[in-house]
Amino acid sequence: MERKKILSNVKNRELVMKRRNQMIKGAISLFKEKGFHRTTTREIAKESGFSIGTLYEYIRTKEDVLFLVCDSIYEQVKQRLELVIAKEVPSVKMLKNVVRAYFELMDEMQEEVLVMYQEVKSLEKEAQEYVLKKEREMVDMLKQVIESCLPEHNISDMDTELIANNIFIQGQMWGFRRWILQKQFKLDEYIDRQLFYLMRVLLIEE
Amino acid sequence: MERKKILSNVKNRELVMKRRNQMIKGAISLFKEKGFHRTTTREIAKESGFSIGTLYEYIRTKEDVLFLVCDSIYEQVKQRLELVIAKEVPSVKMLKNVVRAYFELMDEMQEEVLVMYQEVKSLEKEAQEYVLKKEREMVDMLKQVIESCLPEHNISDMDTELIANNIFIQGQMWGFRRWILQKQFKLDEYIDRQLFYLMRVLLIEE
Amino acid sequence: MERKKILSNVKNRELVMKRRNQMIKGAISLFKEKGFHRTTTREIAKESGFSIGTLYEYIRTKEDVLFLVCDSIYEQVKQRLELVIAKEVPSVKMLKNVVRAYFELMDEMQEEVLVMYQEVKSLEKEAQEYVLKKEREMVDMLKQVIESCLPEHNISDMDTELIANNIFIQGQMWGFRRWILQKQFKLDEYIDRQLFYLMRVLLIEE
Amino acid sequence: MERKKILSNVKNRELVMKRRNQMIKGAISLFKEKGFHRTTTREIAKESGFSIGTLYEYIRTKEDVLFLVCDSIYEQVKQRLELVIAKEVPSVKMLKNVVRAYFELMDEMQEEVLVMYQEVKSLEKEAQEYVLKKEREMVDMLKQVIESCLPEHNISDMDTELIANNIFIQGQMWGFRRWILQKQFKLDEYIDRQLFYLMRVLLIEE
DNA sequence: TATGAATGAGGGTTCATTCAT
DNA sequence: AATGAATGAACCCTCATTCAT
Repeated sequence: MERKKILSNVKNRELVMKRRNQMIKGAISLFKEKGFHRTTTREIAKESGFSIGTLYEYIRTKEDVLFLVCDSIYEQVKQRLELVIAKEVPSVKMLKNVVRAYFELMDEMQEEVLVMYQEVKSLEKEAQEYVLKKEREMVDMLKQVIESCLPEHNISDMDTELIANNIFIQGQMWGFRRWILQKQFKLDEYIDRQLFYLMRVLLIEE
Repeated sequence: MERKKILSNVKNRELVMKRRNQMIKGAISLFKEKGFHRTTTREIAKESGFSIGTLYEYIRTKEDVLFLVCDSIYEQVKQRLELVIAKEVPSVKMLKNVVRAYFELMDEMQEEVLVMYQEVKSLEKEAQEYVLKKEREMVDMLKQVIESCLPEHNISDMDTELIANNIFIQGQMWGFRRWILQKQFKLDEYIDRQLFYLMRVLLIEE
Repeated sequence: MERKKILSNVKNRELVMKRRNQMIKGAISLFKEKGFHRTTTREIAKESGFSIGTLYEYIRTKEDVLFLVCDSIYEQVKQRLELVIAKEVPSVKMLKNVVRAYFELMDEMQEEVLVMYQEVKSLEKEAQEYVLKKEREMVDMLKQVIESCLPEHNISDMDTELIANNIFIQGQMWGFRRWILQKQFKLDEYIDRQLFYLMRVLLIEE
Repeated sequence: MERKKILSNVKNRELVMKRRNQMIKGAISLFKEKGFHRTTTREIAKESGFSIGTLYEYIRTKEDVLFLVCDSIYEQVKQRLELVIAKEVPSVKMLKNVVRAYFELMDEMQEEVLVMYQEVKSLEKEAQEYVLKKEREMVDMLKQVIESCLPEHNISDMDTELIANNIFIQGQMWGFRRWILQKQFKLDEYIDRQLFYLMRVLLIEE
């Protein structure tokens, strides 16, 4: 997928990458704490380790930072998930492992995911659509895993889509609604029970 | 549950109620359009039909408006749900009706729910907890419906909790992730398929 | 001529007039000293006697101030000139008196005129055109004075236009190029000699 | 006349000249378009074909660029005018030719002259005076042309000064007030009529 | 109780200038 | 001699909140 380009005054590509990563790291930590709107560009610059002037050498607007953050989060999640998928051959076991890995990932990155969920709507249309596409990609990954792991399933495409979506948001929910869920479940319990019911939904007996 | 008190300079209780309802209505319409942070108090006052000075006679800070809005939204959802529950006697049919009603409600109020989800984090701690409690109440309502409709079920309390949570967020997801879901499903299809799988999860045959 | 409207948050028309006059006065004094670009909005506010916030209750952008200033200057010049014209009946004597009055006015307002000349180009297109129209009006006033004072002249319209323009800029030049002219001429001398040659140009013998 | 020195880090005199000419060319083109204040040093560097760092090897401040530009413009005008003067022997015809050439020059360079007029005030005192002296020189050239072409005139020195000044600004006015004048006159018409009245002023019959 | 003018801290962004390479 | 990344003071403007009427 075409990566949306954020313009930078600085020419040196490697430096841009380096500085932007500093920026993303700093920004995430601040957004976690106080959200996008309450974080100032000056704070982002400081947390990233450079001056406000330097910050603006690498982005055009504050929103660019948010976009960079969102993009980076999705990219990380996606890569991590692809890694898990690549490691195994399709099977029910693999399906369970992928889902488990996804849930664990969501636990690890719950802060980041939270940030994204709260702030995407602050992005301008184009950037928002780009991020949405990323999300679409992830649901598609889950969908394909289901399909390839259950080759003889007779689940309609629409239902696969629905189930993939359900898994997707159940994962996000873990972090997103942690105040409720994490009071009552440990991560493992949560995963186990969700997997248990997923098997039921997919009519897989064990 | 104790209602969190928002202080007002005006003594006349009825007037306070009236003005605040104007305010909530105006604010929701603005928050839908541009979010909490991008909406100014002046705009809220204007949309509500009174001056900025008057606005501040009925609230202390801009955040109070957000709280009032969140509170009002949950209250509406809760009341509407209670209405449906009150109409029937417990049974599988009732369970399905309640879930269906909940999904339909989420469809109707998707903008409002969206607003809430994006902005709760902007509330101060205490207000946030209050809203969270409201959410807890709603999950509990679903939980109780499941329990009362399936008196002989052998689902553990934890699992009931999990399933109630899943239903809860599947409803919100409909509005929250509309860009993905509403491209592929009509509301009825979505409800039907979710109900279909819910029955599987609950081991109810039809 | 339609007056270009500068929007204000404040409704009270009289107050708007009053505050804007404060603003114009403060701004002119600053623009004289350091020019438009080197003057900050905070300085304008302070010099006008109110806070930066208040300043922005009466204008939308810094450029609005410049426009207000330009508009005010032209308006003053125009009114003063009209006063002189209204006082007499058309005749060569009147023509000379009007030109003299115009030159004296330019002397009095040389700072203001200087400001205008240096900064009009900073105005946005629309505002610039408005100011240009004002200038056009003033040249037309001079033109009409020439025509009405010399009823039997056989000067073509184009030539009248040219002569009016020449008078117009000779007036501005007095202030605009004061470093050169005011070293060598006293105001009265300057006026006398310019009038002397104007008579020659118009073939008026005395 | 002593040329005001702008300091440069670079020692090689030829290189300094070359780079500064690049700079002047680039800067004029930018100043024409957006004025001095709205043009950034980065833009000047880019338009001149070198980096911002290099720009600052040849000047001390942004204002230096403006000075260089003003100086260059006057120098060009002066040289061009001297060329015309050198070509002929003093006579009424020469006077007319010089004035005509000056007006044509002002037409050609109207953008540049406009730039100068708007921005000289942004120069610091010393630089401003230097530029003013240049102007003085040009008026003196016109004055001398009048005197040498009309050897038996009985025009006082002061009046010659006045007339030279009038010619000078009538030329600038052509570009400076082009919105008004160039709507009504073609260049040739303008020159012809101004010359016609100049002859009258000088009591020259033809 | 209602109004709306006044306030000023603080936000995002720019850009002339420097300096290590 | 040339480069361009880094800097941060300073700019314009917004907006939640107050308070005199």
